[in-house]
Amino acid sequence: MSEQAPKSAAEATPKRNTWQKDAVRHALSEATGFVSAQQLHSVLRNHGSTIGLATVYRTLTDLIKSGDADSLQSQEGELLYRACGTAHHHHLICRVCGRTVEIEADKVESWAENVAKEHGFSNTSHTIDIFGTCSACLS
Amino acid sequence: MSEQAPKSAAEATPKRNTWQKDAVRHALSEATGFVSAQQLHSVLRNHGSTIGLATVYRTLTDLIKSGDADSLQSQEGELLYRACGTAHHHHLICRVCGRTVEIEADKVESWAENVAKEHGFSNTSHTIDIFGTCSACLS
DNA sequence: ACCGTATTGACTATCATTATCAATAAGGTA
DNA sequence: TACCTTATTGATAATGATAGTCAATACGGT
Repeated sequence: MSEQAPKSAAEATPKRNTWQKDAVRHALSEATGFVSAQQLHSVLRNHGSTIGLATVYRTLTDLIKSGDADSLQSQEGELLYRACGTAHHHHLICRVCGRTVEIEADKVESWAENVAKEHGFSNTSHTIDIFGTCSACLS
Repeated sequence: MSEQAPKSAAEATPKRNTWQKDAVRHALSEATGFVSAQQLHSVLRNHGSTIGLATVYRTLTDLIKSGDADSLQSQEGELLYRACGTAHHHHLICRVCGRTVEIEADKVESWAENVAKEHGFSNTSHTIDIFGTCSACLS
């Protein structure tokens, strides 16, 4: 509630590099589509890592904050993560096999922005995800 | 694991009417915007009802299944419910005060459908929600 | 009024995620 | 290189939302 250290710019957390963070980053980038924190943890353990579950969660949260990862909630309420470039995009997800297709949706992007503006909302963000059954899983 | 009663058509649950179900339905329709199951339960209790939490969850789940209510997940992962007419629509939600505006989005509706089709997905559904800060909460 | 059973409610179980805290190690310094 | 400060880790407990259990209750047809 008071002015303390005049932290220069957005520099407040003197991060350290650890093999754990690299491991999570790497495992996430290897994964295809979205993975849950628990899945990532299992995978890492199966590969011989001794990383802790809490650390996986922590690292994932950091990656989201830094914009290096993307997350969405599965319909069962589980949080799913995905390594992510810088571009903002959405996903088309197969309900059966989990296959994910990235969608670029400039139109919808601006539509969302406009709708919000029309109603006097600012500082907007949105959630757009499409679920369906992919052709391979249809049979 | 075996064939038992050959339940005729989709008629398997001979619902009964109880004051509890009415209470939930009513409380839900009174609520403005989205409410969580726990909130509804509190409200009902505060109004003197002795309804159980489990019953609130059960009724809400039934309302969703029967299409009489709508649900979405808050960004904290909590499920929020809302009494809902038949029309499919989306929401613009104020991050600060929770005010909700219904959006009709035919364009986006069909866009989602098309994108899915283009990628060979069928039986699609989607999640589209816009979050922002409403004008009243801006100051 | 009576009876069969769907429904209730208190409680427990589950499951994902977060908080706790002592032990460890990253990385700057003498 | 040895040392020291403290960010980070990991095992585990805590939390919080939701689902399951089961005996007691009450709906609704007779």
